[in-house]
Amino acid sequence: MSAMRKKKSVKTQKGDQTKSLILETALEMFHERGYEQTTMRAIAEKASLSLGNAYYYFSSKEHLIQAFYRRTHEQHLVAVIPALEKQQTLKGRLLAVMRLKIETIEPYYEFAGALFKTAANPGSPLNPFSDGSDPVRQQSIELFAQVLDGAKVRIPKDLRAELPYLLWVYHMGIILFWIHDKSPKHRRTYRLVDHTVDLLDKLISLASNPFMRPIRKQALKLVEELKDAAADLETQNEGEK
Amino acid sequence: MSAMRKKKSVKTQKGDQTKSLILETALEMFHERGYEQTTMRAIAEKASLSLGNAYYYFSSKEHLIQAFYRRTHEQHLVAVIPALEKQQTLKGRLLAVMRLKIETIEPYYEFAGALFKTAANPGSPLNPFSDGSDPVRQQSIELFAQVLDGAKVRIPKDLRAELPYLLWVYHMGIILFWIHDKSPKHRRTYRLVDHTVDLLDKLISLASNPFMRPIRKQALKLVEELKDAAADLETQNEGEK
DNA sequence: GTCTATAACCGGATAGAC
DNA sequence: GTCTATCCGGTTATAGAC
Repeated sequence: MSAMRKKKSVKTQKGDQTKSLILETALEMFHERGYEQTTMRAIAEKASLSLGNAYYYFSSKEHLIQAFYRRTHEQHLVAVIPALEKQQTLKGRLLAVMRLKIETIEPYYEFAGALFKTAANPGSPLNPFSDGSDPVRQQSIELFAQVLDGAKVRIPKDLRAELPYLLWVYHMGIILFWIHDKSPKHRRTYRLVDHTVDLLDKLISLASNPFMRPIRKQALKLVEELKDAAADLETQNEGEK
Repeated sequence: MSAMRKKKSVKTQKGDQTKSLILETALEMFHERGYEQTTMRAIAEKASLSLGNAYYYFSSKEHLIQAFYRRTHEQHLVAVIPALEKQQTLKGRLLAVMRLKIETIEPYYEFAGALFKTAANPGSPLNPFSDGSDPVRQQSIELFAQVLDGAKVRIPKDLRAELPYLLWVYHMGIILFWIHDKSPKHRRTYRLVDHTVDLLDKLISLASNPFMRPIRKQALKLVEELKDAAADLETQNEGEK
């Protein structure tokens, strides 16, 4: 059994090497020339492989994008954790997380557009909204839970439970804006983050007011409904992966 | 001069016929087999034309989609105008517009997904958010202004000015949901419409309260910012059309 | 100068041999 | 696990007909 494991491990090791070689090459080329401009043939050639071999490891060009999610999320975490220690207010913490997110993905601006094109596609297995079990997404939502945990604010339980997810959706919206943002140094995005975080902070306070309870309940019920619908999508997409 | 006009008009007439022949064939096939499954070659063949000829009239497959926007918008208008006459409340009017919208696009469900894939793409000339001058979009926003005009509600001027645009964005969101919605007869979408319209009605009342003025002002300023950003996109895309 | 057709290009994806 | 050969469909170049 030990021998078998060893043998298998050697095999996968070689596969893993090839796989990560393709991945590195692809990400590098995407970064340099953009997603559309980088052909699968060019990736294979630069990695000194055949086209068919590249497809053996990544069954479509889109699948190369999954790596982008994972990688940038990890980089974001590294930057965000120390930054959060310095911030006590919800506003300060949210601002730190959002600004660092944009800074993290900045180097990949040129091909980030491709990401959202596929992400918006209903049938795509890469749609980040439909795959609730995606570990990257779960960790990303978890990060927003931590943002709330460390902040000194009183938020009613019902709202508190949904907020991490809602903030994650908000953060996806900001990324969508950033992708479209052609202003110098993406100042517009940073301004938008400043303004929306300010507003969000006020809206969360407002929604936490006991006076708002009925309408808050109704809105949260709606959020539940939307999440349920998204979860069903996940089930449907399973066959296509 | 009269002769010249005649000559030209005869020529364009023929061109127009060919063009609409292609369009009809394409929409029909999209409807039957979906967007991806319908090849340009198949459209050309069914219309008894050469492939090159089809491209002479529609410079890309995406351009065939523009016709979809126009057509369904017109059909929606026809259905909606008499229905609005029966409704006096904002809630009733909004509900009528939204339900009829879904009913109008229902026959095209199979290929509506393709529409949003391209629409979400930043660079696409078909992006409905970036092209503020698109007449179909303007008329669509105008429709929501009429919904408000006929309703017996008091809404502060600042909010009233932005609401048609905001409702249009809301309606795009519902369409996006509908595209993903695989529930029988799209009941889920209709339920979502019911619930969101109910909530929107309450939120509009809430936001109209004098007590909410500061936060409303701030939120509306944000909306302005977003619209400005979208308008800039339009300028950038001009070269690509 | 308006229209139509044919052939080719290009790049994502697949089949099947080794 | 890797390759070669091929498919397939969107798109383009181009030649020539009306």
